[in-house]
Amino acid sequence: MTVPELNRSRSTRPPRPTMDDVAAVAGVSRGTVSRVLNGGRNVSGPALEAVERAIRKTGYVVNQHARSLVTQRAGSVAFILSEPQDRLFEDPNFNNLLRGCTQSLAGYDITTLLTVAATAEDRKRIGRWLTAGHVDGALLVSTHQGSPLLDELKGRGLPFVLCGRPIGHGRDVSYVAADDRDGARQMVGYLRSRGHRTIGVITGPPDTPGGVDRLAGYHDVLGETDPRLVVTGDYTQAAGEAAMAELLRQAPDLDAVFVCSDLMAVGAIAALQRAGKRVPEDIAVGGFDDSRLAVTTTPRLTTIRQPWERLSSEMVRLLLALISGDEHAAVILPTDLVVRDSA
Amino acid sequence: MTVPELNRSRSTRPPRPTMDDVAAVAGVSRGTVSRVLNGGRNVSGPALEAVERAIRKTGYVVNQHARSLVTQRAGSVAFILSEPQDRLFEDPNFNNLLRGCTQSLAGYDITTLLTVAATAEDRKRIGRWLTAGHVDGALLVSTHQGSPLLDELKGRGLPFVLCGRPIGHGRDVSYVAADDRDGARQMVGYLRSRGHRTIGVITGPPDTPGGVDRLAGYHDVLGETDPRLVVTGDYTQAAGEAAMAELLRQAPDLDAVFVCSDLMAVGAIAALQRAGKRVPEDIAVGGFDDSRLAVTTTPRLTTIRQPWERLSSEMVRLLLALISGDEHAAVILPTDLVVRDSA
DNA sequence: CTGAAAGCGCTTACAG
DNA sequence: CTGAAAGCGCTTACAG
Repeated sequence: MTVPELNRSRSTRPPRPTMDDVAAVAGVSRGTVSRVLNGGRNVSGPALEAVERAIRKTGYVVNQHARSLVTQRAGSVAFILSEPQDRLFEDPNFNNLLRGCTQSLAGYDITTLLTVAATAEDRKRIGRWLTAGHVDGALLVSTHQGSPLLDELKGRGLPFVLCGRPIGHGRDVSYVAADDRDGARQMVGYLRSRGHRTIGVITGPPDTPGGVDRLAGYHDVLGETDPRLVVTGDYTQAAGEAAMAELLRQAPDLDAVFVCSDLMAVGAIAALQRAGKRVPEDIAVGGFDDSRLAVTTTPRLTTIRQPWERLSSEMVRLLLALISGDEHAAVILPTDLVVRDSA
Repeated sequence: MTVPELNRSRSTRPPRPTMDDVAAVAGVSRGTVSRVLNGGRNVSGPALEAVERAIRKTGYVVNQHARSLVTQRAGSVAFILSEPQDRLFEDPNFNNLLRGCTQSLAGYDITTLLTVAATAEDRKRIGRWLTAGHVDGALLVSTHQGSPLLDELKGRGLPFVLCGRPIGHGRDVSYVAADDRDGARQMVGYLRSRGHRTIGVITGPPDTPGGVDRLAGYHDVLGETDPRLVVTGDYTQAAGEAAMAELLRQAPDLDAVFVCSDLMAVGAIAALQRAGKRVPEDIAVGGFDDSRLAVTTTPRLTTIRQPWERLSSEMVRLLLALISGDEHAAVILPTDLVVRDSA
């Protein structure tokens, strides 16, 4: 493939003003302009005013490349979604995290760069891009353990923080996660306390922390159960629908089901309605996430709240700590049961 | 607010190898290393091999800041979504565009940086960030005309291309758009050709090109119509549902409706089903977009296909042309009628 | 084909 | 408080 040159030779745009231009207009040295730009310490009142006026007059904006070359900092952080791109749009949890992280980082005047690493080729390009100094660190969001990007990031020595417990990685990886197992215990315990006796579960994939830990919480409460009560989905709405249909076939006497994500619960409710079952009268449904979907279903979802805001702010806090040289750390945040109408 | 320092003083990460390190290992000068990195022109076979070996041995990766400082190019482009963040996730069209643009740019070895400008504060931060040289240009996607970012970008002199005809802007703005008006004509003409006589329309907001032009196409075919046949929505599913309910109230003898986006059509179908109307037997429904939603509804949507791939690639082509100094341009692409089951 | 050198636009000790 | 100077890590004419 021929790659056209991206040259600016024919460009008629005027050259950007530099610090020297500002200094000349203000009648001071470049050093003084720089001091004004970086907080105004050790600058006299008149000088400061002259520089600010000159900046406005010239329309000066700092050249980030020059600055970063000196400071060795980029001033931005990557938010990497290591999933097929559609997931970004289907799963409202990603939205919550992105919003929270962006806001939190903005508080430190750091720009968040969202990157979707869907294919192997994407990952290669992004890996190069990350290492070239564009960002100071990365927030990595992915549901599956096998994210090859994780190993790449490790190899490249760029500080990063995961969302969710990384399966198969040790203490050399920083992460923030909700207490999946305890959340599952709360939900299943609640279902049982409401008198339900035959409680099924629709789990996430076994290579995800949510898939493993929420199922473990289910068994913590119920002990061993009939294997026909357990069906695996992949966190999509379609999977929830299919899994529910299968559960109904395998275990017709079901009176409650714990669905390990709200999105799958939406699908499960659709399957139940199609089968002529009333929720919660015939079958109670419990979700997980407390995403915005939870209040748009009919009936509204009883679910487990993940502390999205705190997950985001802890991810950012941890990342900034890593960047300034701290050791790796893991943060587990508690979850809450939110009772609505579906159970 | 106190902003903690983002320093690396305590960091124990080893310093990255530079070109001088590579040169020393390879036994050549820095210039030769640079030549190898930039295409290998004018480098002897042995030198090239030695440098490549040294790069592998040292794990060298170029410092993009240093490179950009010299070349005055960033090697990345911003994809800016100027909408409340939720829209990014609800509207599959954004997904299509993002995917297309990312792929197209990857072909030029340019990284796409996705940025969501939801609030006024976001726009300020992003404006600064854009101008600081992080990107060579921007692709701006937004439904509403009033995007303040557009004026900011113009003021800052950064090359950018819009998706959709910019209302209220002249020839000083480059954009790529589908032929909304003709698409609407095709759909309404089709509905009429199928024997429908009372055809309603659910439009987009009047400050969007889709809102204006698709309604114009409707009138092109039908001439003046009863104002009760026209209801405005805001492109969300909820709006489609509400608008359909209103249409049914205002015009009970309706036998077809042209809904100006697939997402709104999904809502409209839900409203029709709730009202006990069969689609298409009682009321035919035509959409617009041919997004992935069109094949997930029951019945599947008859709709107008927007050429997402071409829209994306043309946006990229135009942007690269602008960056290399070309004049502004507008590209209008044709749309197609896709007949499925809803009409 | 290759190296020495200038220069991209900043920040930051260092003197004063 | 301020300026002159070194240096961040590259690219690219310019000689040879």
